[in-house]
This record gives sequence, C-alpha cells and structure tokens, in this order.
Amino acid sequence: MADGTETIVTRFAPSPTGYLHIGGARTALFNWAMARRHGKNGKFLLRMEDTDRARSSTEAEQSILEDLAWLGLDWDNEPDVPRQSDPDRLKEYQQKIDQLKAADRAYDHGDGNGAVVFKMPDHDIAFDDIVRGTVTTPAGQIEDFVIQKADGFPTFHLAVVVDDADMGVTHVIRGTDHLTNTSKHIALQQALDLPTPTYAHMSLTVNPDGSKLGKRDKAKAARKAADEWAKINGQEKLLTWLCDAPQRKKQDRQLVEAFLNKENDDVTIAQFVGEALGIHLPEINVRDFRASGYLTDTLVNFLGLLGWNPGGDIEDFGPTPLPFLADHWDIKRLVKADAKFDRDKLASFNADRIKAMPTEKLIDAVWGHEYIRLALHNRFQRGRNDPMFATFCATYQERAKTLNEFEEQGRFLLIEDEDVTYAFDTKNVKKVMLKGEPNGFDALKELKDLLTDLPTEGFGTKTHELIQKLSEDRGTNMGKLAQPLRVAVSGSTVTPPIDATLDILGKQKTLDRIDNCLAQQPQQ
RNA sequence: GCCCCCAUCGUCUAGCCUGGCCCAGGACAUCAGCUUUUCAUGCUGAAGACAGGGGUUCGAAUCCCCUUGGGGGUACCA
Repeated sequence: MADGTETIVTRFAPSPTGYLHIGGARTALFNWAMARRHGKNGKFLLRMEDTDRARSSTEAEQSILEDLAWLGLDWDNEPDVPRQSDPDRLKEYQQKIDQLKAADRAYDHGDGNGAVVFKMPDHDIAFDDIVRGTVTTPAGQIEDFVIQKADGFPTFHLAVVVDDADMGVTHVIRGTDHLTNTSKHIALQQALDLPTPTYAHMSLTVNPDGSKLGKRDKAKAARKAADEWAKINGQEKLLTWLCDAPQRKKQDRQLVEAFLNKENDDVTIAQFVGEALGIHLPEINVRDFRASGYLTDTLVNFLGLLGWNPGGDIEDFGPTPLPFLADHWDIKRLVKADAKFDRDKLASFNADRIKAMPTEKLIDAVWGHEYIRLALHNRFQRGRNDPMFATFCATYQERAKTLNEFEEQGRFLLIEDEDVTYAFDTKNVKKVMLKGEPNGFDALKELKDLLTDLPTEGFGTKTHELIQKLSEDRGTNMGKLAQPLRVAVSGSTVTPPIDATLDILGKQKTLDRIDNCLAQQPQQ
C-alpha cells in the first residue's frame, strides 16, 4: 500500500455534455485529494470522455475546466487534457478492438451495422474494492456488451480501459453507479492483458427525498411554484402572468405551456418560470452554486464531508480546506451509504465562512460577485474603496448566508428612494406606524426636523445617539423612534442597526425617504 | 423480472474492521432561555437515532442469519 514512495495516479474523466455536476465535483475532489496526499509521488489527471459525439461540446469542456479551477483543483496534465475523440486515440482504440476480434474475444454485432461486441468470459470476475470489499460477479451474469458503436467510435467501456492503462492510472475513485461497469472493465483488461487499477466505489449524493440529484429538480421546483401560484391566483391567469408581464423578458408561450405540462424539463424555461415567480431553483451544478454566492472553500469543505470525513468530530477544514483535505485524506474512510444533500447545512457552512472572512477579502468577494455586481456598482459610485461600501459589507457579513444575500437583504439600501414601497397593510408596519399614541407618523415628523439639523458627517451614528438620548429622557423604548425610521427608509420593520443603516444611506436619502413615507400616509 | 449494494438522531455523520471506555458523541435543522431599538449574530440549554426479528457471547450499535426498507445496474449514455 501507500508507503510514501509508491506512485499514485488518479484521474477525473467527465463527459463534456454540460456544466460540472456537484456530484462530479465531489468525485474530482476525492481523486485530487488521493493524488495530493502522496505529494510528489501523486498525480491527478484529467480526461474528456467525449465518445458521445451528439452530446459533447467544447463549450461544456471549457466550463468544466473553469469550474474545477474555481474549486481550486489543479491537474498534472495541464494544458493538454486528452480527449477520447482525438484521432490518435481513436487509432489506438481501433487497434485494441482489432486485437480483441483477432483473439476471438469480440465479434461483429448481429445487425450488421458495424458495431462490435465484446464477449464476456465464462469465468467469475472478482476484485477487491476499497469501499465494498471483495466484489464477485458470477460468470454469465453480465451480457456481452458493445465496445464499438455503429459510428465507429468506441463506447465508454473500451475507451476507459485503454486510457486508464495508457495514463498509468493506479486508483479509480468513482460512484457506485459504476460498480457493475467495473466487472466489465476488468474483463476487458484481462482480455487485453492490461493492469487492473485499485477501485473505490463511493456512495452517491442524492436529494433530500432520496431521488437522484439532477437537472429535473429545477423543473420540478419551478412547476411546484407555478402550481402554488395558480392555486392562489387562478389557473387561467398563470400563463398570462408568466408570459405577458411587460417588465419581464419574453418567453415563448407555447414552450412555457409545454414545460408546465411536463412535456420537457428545459432548464432555461425552468429558470424563467422561477424568476417570474420569485423563487430560487435548487442548485445542481457547480455553476449554480457559484451564481448563488457560495464560496469555493465552503463547497470544498462541504463536499469533503459528503461520504467522507477525517474522523473524530472534525467538520471544519479550517481556513484552507484543500490542503487540509490533502493532508488528512484516507481512502479507507470513504462512507458506504448514500448521502442526502443538505442545503441548509451548506448554507450554514457558507454563513460561517463569510463571518470568518477578513474584511478586505470579503469586500473583494462581494464587489466582484457577478450576480450582484450591477446593483452594487450603481450604488457605490466611489467604487470598491467607498467607505460606505465597507460599512455595507461589514453590516451584512453577520447576516448573509450567501454573497447574493448581501444584495437581497440590503436591497433597500441599493435602490432609488422613489422605489421604496411601504407595506402599510402588513401587520408589523401597521403596528409601528398607525397604532399607539403618538403613532409612527407623528414620531417621524418630529424626527425629521431633528435630523435635518444633524451634520452630514457621521449621520447614522449621530442619529443613533440622538434617539438614544431622546428615549432616555422620555423613559421610553428606543423602538418608539427607531422603528418608524426603519419603515421610512426601508419600507419594512426589519433592517440592520439604525446607525449603520443610515451611515450607508446618507443624510440626504434618509430625509428624502422620510418625506416620501410621510406623503404616503394612509387615510385612517 | 434478474443481479448487486446499503441501513446510527429529521439530515450529514463519529463509533463498527480489532465486541465492554456508548443507557451512543459532534454538526445542520428544530424548540426554549439570555443578549437586543427591529432582524440577525453570539452564548446557554432541551428534544431527538443504533430499522425489526433471531442467533453467537459473560457482554453487541459493533460478529452471523432472516425480514423489511432504500439505492444502483440491467443502453450502439457515460
């Protein structure tokens, strides 16, 4: 076994048919860790399994590479990641197929369409799996299988076996969905006289309901939201609301209808419906998690705990999760049972990491985050170094679970004054503004004059001090004044502390919003 | 249908290989209390699991068998 001198070669071999799936990211991570654990003696290789010509694309290839890099993984065959569709590779596969046929281990498919079938041997096939122990497949259990398709391309089985041997792969860590395939692959290796790597079939990652974690979930979530909307507002209005609302980008009505009728699971339509209905679609691809504002380190740490753990009660991989994983990696600690993907825990991990971030790093992360960049850059015109932006970041650092939540929770600080809407008909706002003697509007009117006299510099802090003093003098709760002010600037009763809030907003905007609010006072 | 795999709190898991230190530990979620001008944060506490049944043993979450439940495979996809 690993004595520190033995060479370890692992690989991650995605088929470039779409974005990097979160489960694929986990597979890549573990293979990476296995190699890095062995330092100079370990190699982690990448390979594109693009034998399915119809579904593969170079765009997908590129995006997978990008996402792996985003995760912080590095591979040792950069920049020449091999493709199975490479002509040289194809030649190599052809040679092996011919060899098999010559040895009477493969034969032409009965349909006479050019496909070639591998003849399974008549003996049992057994191998020692690191996770499962000895796995035995009795002779006759697995049928002969195709190794070359009618289009001349090899199937995945043939290509994998040849490539793993050529690349010198010593350890294959993959999901249990490949367990049966491994028996096929070993049969192929034996027929071709190629070495058999060490296999470790790890558990799968599934949805909370136990179903497969896939893109269908986005469609499911979108349809569920549509159903709920229809229940409240009427089924017949749904399509009109989705497709004919002027403020939204257009989407073909028939496509949407087909989608809602479960005729397809189109991700673009799902996204469209989700946006129109104001819901988050579940994240499935690494790209989704990035877009939602999850941190690289969060994902690495969380993925590293899905079906593996360093032992004991350790869950926090520390400030540098990747090196931690490489240091602590032990392939024998792979868990057998499937793991459900718990988004709440992931969010909590992300919140912890955001809280632990040094201010400068956080400011960069928020400022640069694609999804919210526009809103931020419009608002803080003095740029990334705007002191008010620093205050903004610090304020939401302990509130936001994702980078996106900086914008979601702090939206009222980013929008124009006239876009603030006042929810006077909701319980909390009604209570603050309309109930009591004096009521919130009276308090606001009084505050307005006092705030007008305050200096612009340090406005929020000064306001806070003023409210504090006033409340003390009157022996009242600070909320009596602070709450109406919250409503005036945000439209709701929930904001960060009043000093930070008003510091970010500034004196002028605060006064303007107070005016707007007063102007909208409902008639009793 | 056939083949294979898995099974500890709602969830991720530690413990299982090398039975006793486990009337089962941690984390997320939940609930309660404290902190608090709102919301959060923070702190403290509570509730919560060895799927069921048989063995083996002085002793089983840990070993064996059966049942049940869940998952994977059974493609000219990977």
